[in-house]
Amino acid sequence: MATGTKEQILDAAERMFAENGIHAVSLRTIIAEADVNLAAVHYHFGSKDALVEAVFERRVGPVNEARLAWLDRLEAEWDGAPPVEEVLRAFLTPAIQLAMDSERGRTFMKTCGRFYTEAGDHLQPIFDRLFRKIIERYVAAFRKACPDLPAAELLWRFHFTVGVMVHTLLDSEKLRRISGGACDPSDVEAVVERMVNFAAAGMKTSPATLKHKEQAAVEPEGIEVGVSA
Amino acid sequence: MATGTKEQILDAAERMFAENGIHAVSLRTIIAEADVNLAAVHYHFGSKDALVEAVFERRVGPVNEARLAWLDRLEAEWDGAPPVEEVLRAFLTPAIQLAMDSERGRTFMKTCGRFYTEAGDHLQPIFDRLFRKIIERYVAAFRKACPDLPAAELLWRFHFTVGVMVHTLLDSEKLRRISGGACDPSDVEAVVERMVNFAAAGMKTSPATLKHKEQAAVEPEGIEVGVSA
DNA sequence: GTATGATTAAAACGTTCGTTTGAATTATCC
DNA sequence: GGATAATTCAAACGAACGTTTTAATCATAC
Repeated sequence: MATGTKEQILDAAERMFAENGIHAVSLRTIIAEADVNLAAVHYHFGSKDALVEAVFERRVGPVNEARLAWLDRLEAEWDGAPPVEEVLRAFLTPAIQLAMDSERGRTFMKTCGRFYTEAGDHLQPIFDRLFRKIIERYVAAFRKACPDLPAAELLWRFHFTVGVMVHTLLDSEKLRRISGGACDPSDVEAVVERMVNFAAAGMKTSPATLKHKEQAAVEPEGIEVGVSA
Repeated sequence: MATGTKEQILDAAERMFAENGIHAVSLRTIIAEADVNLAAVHYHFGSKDALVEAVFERRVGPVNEARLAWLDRLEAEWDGAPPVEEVLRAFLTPAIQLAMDSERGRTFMKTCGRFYTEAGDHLQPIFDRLFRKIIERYVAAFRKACPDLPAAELLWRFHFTVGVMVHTLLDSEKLRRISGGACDPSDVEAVVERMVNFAAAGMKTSPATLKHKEQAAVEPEGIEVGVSA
């Protein structure tokens, strides 16, 4: 399960964060779960904040690398412009797949959702660093897959898709309860396909014609994505 | 701004929760913001947990009543089976509309998102009580709007839609930053239309044919929704 | 085996937390 | 206007927090 003290702490913290949220978990709870000494946390990480970062980075790095590699493969295969379903699958699968292998993965995805919503000021730069390239590459890929979509509309839909993903990662047990067991969040492959199906339809639908103002306020083209600046 | 001590506390708590999360905010921070005495919290509410509940219930009650009333109107108008776009609009608008009137509304929607993701064990029964009827009624409405959809698939898509909503309420400022200002989360009417557009497409698309197991495991019809039991 | 550096252990640090207390203040009613 | 209740206040409570310190233990090389 755990080779060294450092990994023991990371594992325990990951587990506790997922269950109770970040701010709600104390170091003493973590070290009790990890069966190590309290001072070991500060010896290995320096502070609780640094531990939080370490927990996050340990798993999110590989996921995002997988996302980029998958997109590379896709663009090679589809001559630079893979269809939106494929792009969605490439984006969603690595994150959800982490939830597949062992229960530890599923635990972390909940932790990841915690980070995403609980993230205070100090996690913001880390987020930017870890997701900058992902956003850049995938926005570009979605652009090519949906060339007729206004730039702002496309970003909104990407945003919605992230919402679908985050909420599914974070709160699908509630769905299991509500459905009386008919919806099974642990069948990851099926969940991904449902999400791809749902999001692809949303991505491909023609933009709503707002029957009032604002329509003109959103430039139909040439909007800089910002993250690339 | 504030008539009595009780409302002052509720307002301040709502504001602080939205900005920093629930667990991260102390009573002393709240009472400083509210400019009242520390003991007033326990005098008026009894405990911090009870205050958290009060903050939540004060606004979520009216929103859900509006959702039900809207659905009533729709079903009267459409002979019991309004189209999916209308159902989505009825579900999404009251929540998002709260974000429209004054900045206080927008503040609470972030708080609401916090509740939704940070909610510990003790908030669960409150959630169930407040959302039971909403889920019942809207699932039934979606059923009628999408009669060809397998029951489990429909619940998943409802779940995805909630994810779109929650994420939009909670984290749209990030989108504004990423888009360099091109995406404006404060134009609520436009945001709702985008969400309705996106979610309706996802709702209406034909179910993905999973090219492996599990397809048969999900009963196509007659699945009890659980919450109604 | 002994010296050296890495790691762990136990204890205490000062701070802040949610909560409680008891007196002071304010409002309400006869 | 004095009695009674409702509300506010300042102060303190014990507990738990993140962090630091100091000593003990362990591994590794000479």
